[in-house]
Amino acid sequence: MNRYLITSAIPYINGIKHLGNLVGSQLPADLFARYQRARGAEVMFICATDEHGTPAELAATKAGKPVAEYCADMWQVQKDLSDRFRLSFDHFGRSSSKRNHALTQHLAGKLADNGLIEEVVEKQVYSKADGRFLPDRYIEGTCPNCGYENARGDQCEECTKQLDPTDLINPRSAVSGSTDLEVRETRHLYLRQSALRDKLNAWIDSKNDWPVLTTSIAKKWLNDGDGLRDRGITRDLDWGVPVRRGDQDWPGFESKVFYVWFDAPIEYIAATAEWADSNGLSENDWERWWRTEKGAENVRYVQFMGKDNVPFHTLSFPATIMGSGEDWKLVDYIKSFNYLNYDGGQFSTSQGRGVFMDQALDILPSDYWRWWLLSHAPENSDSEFTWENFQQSVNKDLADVLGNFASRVTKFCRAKFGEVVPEGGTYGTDEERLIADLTTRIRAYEAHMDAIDIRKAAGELRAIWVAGNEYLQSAAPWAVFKEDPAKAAAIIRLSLNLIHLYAILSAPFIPDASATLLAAMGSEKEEWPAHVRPALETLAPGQTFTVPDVLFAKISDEDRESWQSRFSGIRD
RNA sequence: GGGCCUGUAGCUCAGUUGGUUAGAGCAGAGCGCUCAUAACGCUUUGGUCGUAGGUUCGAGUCCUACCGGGCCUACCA
Repeated sequence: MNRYLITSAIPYINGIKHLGNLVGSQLPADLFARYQRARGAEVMFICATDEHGTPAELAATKAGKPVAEYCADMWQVQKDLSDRFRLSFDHFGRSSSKRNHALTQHLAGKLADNGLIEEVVEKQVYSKADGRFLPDRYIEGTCPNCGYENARGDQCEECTKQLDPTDLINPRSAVSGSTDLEVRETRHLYLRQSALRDKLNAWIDSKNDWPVLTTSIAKKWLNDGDGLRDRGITRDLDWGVPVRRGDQDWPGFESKVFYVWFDAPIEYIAATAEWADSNGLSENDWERWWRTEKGAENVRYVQFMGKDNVPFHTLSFPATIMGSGEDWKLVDYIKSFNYLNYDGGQFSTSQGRGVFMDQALDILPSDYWRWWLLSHAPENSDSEFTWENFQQSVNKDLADVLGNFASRVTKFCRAKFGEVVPEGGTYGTDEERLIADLTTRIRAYEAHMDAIDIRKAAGELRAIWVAGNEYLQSAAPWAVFKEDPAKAAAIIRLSLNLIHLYAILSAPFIPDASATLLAAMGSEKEEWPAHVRPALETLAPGQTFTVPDVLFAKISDEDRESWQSRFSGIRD
């Protein structure tokens, strides 16, 4: 049996994610997981919240809660939204879990044993008023280059010049506004990625089937300037994985934690262990997904992420895995995405611009969003959400082409034969042509899904729906019924089976609507159609069904206009 | 500044290793059907493929320059 380990980039804890985040990792990962399960593969689909780092601490402070409590609350919020979007994670973990603490410390210890950790004393800006060291971008001041007064310590957004926080004129804390800052020395651990550069380079070179977006970003980091740079993997923060060398103290680092980007990808592994724990399973049950000597050799590991996450998944995390010297599974394929823009600008969490997951579900069921987002996934370049496009696509594809097909078939049958699959009649040329057409299209659909070519897969699925309407128009059971009711029965029996077939094929994209259709057809069978002809005989004569309610109600112009104005500003 | 991606019909996008008259969906127009969520089907109008050069028997596809859009640039994650 094929085995797929699928991970979605883990969403950061500080707030509800917007649709751009969703379509950039979790949603396509879910599509692939659902598809592979439907094809009979054994799937382990993992996600989690990414809970450490300065923004999490600041968000907790702003919310007036202890950071642990804030993260626990936000984890629940994100978990609930994931469920409501039908993201079918086998486990939705937390990077703050005990498992991740232990594994992160373990891997750091192994890296140190292998000479890949270096201690570096560096200078950092400390804010006395805030009682914390501040990352470069949390220091603001006047740009020495252009005079912009709100330049950040890493870069001036006005003139785009790269800056060092000490370059700023009149620097202040972006957190409190305090100017009581000083430069202090602090000791940190660095991961010697540079020592693994050749190995990483060769590994990336061997991945010639990866998206250009993925490999070009990796290559840039490997070859830019002096090549891959070492990276600090510890921080002076309170909240995080305490720095320890395996289960031993790490002298001089007692008050420090690992950097969020060091422990976050490790959580993919730890979350799988959490999955085993929460299901009462053994170590071996999760290790067979991750330890090559325990079965993971035969696993295909696919990661999904937005392009901003690519360097960490192509370089830092593999460096951790390779450098450990242990038999951990390396990723086999990285599917990366560009950004989804919102109505002429970027979605923005910090500015509250765009549509957020909770708001989206307030106005429409998840299938509407899943379909639009996936069929417009930003695979080759940034793509754009507009309400007009959303309304048009959803109304046409879901309501008119798919929903109306189910409606016209079931209602015609009810009127002429009752709510039961009619018997009698034989297939003719229309039916043979349909079967041939569907066979070609389904095989193409599978090929696109296997290749994780999402927009093409959506296009092919839509064409499969259209084929049903074409067939119905050509076979015209409403006309045939008058002369030859048996023939009309055969046409409708086939059409009812088409609804069943569509439910199965469409489930990865629109799981709820698919479940509704399957229930209406009174069928428990969810077998993937290896062959079209037998698949269209699943519903046997005499089987009862019910006419489903309107599967997808159309979005009216009034709705669209009201949402357009409601989401034109920023969220409070 | 550097790197990468991108510019194809009104809109969203396909265009395989360069190979006849450049495709699809939506929108528009016409016709048909009347089972259906005024739904469906058929036909059809739209493009000197960002611009200018170059390579070639042949360029949307390769090369160069320029113009426009986007992203990344390592202490946000």
